[in-house]
Amino acid sequence: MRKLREEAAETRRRIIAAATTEFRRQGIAATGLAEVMAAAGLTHGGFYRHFASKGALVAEACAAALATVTARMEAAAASRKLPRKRLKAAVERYLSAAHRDTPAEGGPLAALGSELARADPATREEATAGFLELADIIADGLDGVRPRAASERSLAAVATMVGALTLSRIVTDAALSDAILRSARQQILDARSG
Amino acid sequence: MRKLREEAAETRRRIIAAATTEFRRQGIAATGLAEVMAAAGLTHGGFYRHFASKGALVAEACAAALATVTARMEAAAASRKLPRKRLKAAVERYLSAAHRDTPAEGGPLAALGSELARADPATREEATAGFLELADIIADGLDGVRPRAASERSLAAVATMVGALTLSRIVTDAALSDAILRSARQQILDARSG
DNA sequence: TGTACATCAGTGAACGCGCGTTCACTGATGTAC
DNA sequence: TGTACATCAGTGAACGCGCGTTCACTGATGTAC
Repeated sequence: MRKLREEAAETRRRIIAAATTEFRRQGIAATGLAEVMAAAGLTHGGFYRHFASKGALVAEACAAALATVTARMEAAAASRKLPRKRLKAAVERYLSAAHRDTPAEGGPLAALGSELARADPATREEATAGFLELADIIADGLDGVRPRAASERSLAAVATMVGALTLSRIVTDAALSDAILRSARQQILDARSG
Repeated sequence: MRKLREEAAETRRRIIAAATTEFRRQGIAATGLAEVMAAAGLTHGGFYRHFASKGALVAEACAAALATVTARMEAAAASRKLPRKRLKAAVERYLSAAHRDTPAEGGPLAALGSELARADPATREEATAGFLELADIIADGLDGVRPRAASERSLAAVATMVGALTLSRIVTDAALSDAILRSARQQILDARSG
């Protein structure tokens, strides 16, 4: 039952989409390929027609998830004109309760961070590229700071965002979880033109 | 071949010690109990004489690793008298290349962060307690800030530390990895009395 | 345009393997008399 | 203090299960003539 070439390409996209969700929801190691394939509406046997290994899927899923999140952040930033308002919109979107509560649709650096540190080079390279894109979006909002300094500072800002989102999901106290997000937003936005 | 009661307690400690290392080195899901037991010099069958489940071991290992790291941070802070020097010593110790390069001996929030967000409540409660201890150490070094504000700010500072350490391990570019740590140190230390 | 054959996306069974957990067994330690 | 028995830490085999990966097979699509 061979499929149309374009249908096959669509299937491939569906597998990646299912993987981005399942990996972020349960973690990479804890998610089986059969589970991903089932989420894509397929049986597990067909997986290797599309990917060389689980690792290859991880790399593509990571890239796809990062692309979605950076696009979302850019969209949030683009809704404002002033650089500092752009920064505020992007940061508040990332460090929101909604983002915290929907890890399966959110940033993979926070949802998969500690697993990405142990992933294969291809995956880590995708993660690195995505991280740098996020940093650029933040750097663009740091007005009153020379470009070189803005780039440097944006690294810490993204680290704060990723760390805060991760910790807000670990912590068992809801008020503390909110406080972590609030404190992180404040730290980034207060330092923006210092 | 029953052992002395104190020997059994020592065995239990050895299992936890092995688990703290193996979990941080390979991740929780990717580490088998047989592996942990072998690292402790035992066979896997005896595991359930000491713990009710893998989850129970995870909680204890997480607590043990956090206790070690907070003690280390406190020791670093205690080496100085002035609050801001204490803060500097602790932060520089955490955000060091040495810490980045030895995840198996370092902070579990960075080494296991995204997995801890999905761990059972007991583990997350241990992680929460450890996080708050770290935050207290940082808050103590924020002089010129009222206690309430210092507590609030310390949350973002720890988020920055955890995020930066995690990202510095993901990134494939060594210079960028160093830059992340440097930028994070700067952000925390510059804001200390702002 | 029509026919014959090669391609290959997807299925479902199977591969060997390691997982968390259980269990019968061992023998030295702890305990009761 | 000495003896008889219960306890239980640790071993190693086994449980059912799901893992990543492979493979023979299917049948519709693509291609060559």
